[in-house]
Amino acid sequence: MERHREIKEVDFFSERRTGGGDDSTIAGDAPTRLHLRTVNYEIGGEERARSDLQLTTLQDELSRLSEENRRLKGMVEKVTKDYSALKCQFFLVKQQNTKENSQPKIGSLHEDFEDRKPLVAQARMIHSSVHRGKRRRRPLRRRRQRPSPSLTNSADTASKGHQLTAAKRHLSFDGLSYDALSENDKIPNVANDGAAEMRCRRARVCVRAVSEAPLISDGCQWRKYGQKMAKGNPCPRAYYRCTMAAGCPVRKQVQRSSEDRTILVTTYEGSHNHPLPPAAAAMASTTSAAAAMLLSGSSTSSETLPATGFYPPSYATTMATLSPAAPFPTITLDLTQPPNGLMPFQHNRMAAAMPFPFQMSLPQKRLEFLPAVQFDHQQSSIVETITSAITADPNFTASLTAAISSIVAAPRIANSSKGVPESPQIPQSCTTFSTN
DNA sequence: CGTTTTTGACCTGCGC
DNA sequence: GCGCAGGTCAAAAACG
Repeated sequence: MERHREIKEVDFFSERRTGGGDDSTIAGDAPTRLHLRTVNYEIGGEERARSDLQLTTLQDELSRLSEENRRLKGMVEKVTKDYSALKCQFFLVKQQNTKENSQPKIGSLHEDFEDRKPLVAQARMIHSSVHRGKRRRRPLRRRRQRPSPSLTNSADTASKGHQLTAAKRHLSFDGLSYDALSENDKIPNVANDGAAEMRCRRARVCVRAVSEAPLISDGCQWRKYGQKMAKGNPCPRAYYRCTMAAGCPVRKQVQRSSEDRTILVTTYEGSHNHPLPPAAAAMASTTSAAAAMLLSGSSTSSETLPATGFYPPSYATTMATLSPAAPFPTITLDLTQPPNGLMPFQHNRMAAAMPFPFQMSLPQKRLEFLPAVQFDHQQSSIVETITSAITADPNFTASLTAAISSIVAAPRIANSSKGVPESPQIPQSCTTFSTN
C-alpha cells in the first residue's frame, strides 16, 4: 500500500527547525548536511597530495555553496517581505474598492465603471446568482440510494444552482473577469461566504517543481479526497483539501507533468480561512499574493488598464500561455526553468519580484489583449540567480520549496499527506537524501 | 476507534 | 441531447 511508504522530503533547513538556531547560519549550514567525511590514515606522499587537492576542491565547493545559500536566503527573505507588502497593498486596494462601490459612483471611478459597464452587467448577473445560492452544486444528488441530509434544502438550492449555471453561460469569457468584477462590484449587504469562497477558489496558483518527492512541503495539513486519471497524462491527479481548520476552502491538486515526470505540478486553489503556522505562511503568502495579483490584475480590464492608475505589478503585461485546458485564471510559479534562455513568461516585473520564474495562464479570450514587453535585464538577475541555483541540483528544487516554508522556522506541523499520485517510474529513494 | 486513503459512482460544464 | 472529462463525494478499507 502507498501509505506504508516512508516519504521523507529533502529539507536543508530542518536543523534550524529542530534546534532553533541562529537564522543567519542556516543557509550556510546547508552544505554541511551532506556529511562529508574525512578519514585519517597513513598514506604515501603522492596519495596525500592528491587527497589534499581533493580536500581543497571540496572546501572550495563548500564555500561556493555556502555563499550561494547565503544569497538564496537573502532572496527568500526579500521576497517574503515583498509578498507581505504586496498582500497589504492588495487588501488596501480591495478595501478601498469595496468602500467606494458601496457608495454612489462618482468621478474617475465612475468613469472607469462606465467603461466596464457591459462587463459589470454580466458580473452583476452572475454575482447575484452566486449570492443567492451556496457553492454546493448538487443538492439533488441521488447517490447510491443513500438518505442524504442535504436533501432538506434540495429543491430550493437546486433551482438556485441552476440559475447560477444559466447566468454563467452569459459570460463571453470565463471565470477571470467574473471573479474580478464581482470583487470590485460588490453588492452591499449580500456578503456571503459562498461567493467569497467561490471567488477565491477560482484563481489558481500552480507551482511546478522538479521534485521526486510525492508532495512539496508547504506546511499545511492536507487530506486526500480523490484521485483521477486526467486525459493526456499517464500519471493520476490527486486532490487534497486543507484540514487545518474545518471548512477551509483551500484545495490543491498534485500531478506529475506528462512531459517530464520529475516535475511535480501542484495547483493551489482558494485562501485559507484560518491562521497558518509560520511554516505554511510563506508558501501560502506566495500563492495568495500571486492569486491576489492575478485577481486584482484581472479587475483591470485590458481596455481600461492605462487609465486606472493602479498597475498591479505589471503582470498585465505578461506573456501568457494559451491554455484551453485552463478554465480558471492561473499563475504558474515555475521552479523548473533553465537559468539562461529565459522563457517569454519571465519577461515581467512580477517575475523578477518572485523568487521563481513564473507564467500566467489566462483564459484565452483575455490573452488576445495582453501585450508583450521587453524584459528588464536588471530585474532578471534575481530570476537568473535563483534558477541557476535551482537547476544546479535537481533535488534542490524540492529543498528550496521546503526552505520557503521552513525559513521562518516553525516546528513543523506534520504533513500528514501520505497519499501520492501513483508514479511508479519515480523512485522514492532520493527523498532520503542525507537529512540526518 | 478515530483518522486517512482508496476508489467507484455521481455531478457539472462543455463541445459537438 | 449525448458523451466526455474534470471534480467531488462517501462507503469501505487500511492504518496507527
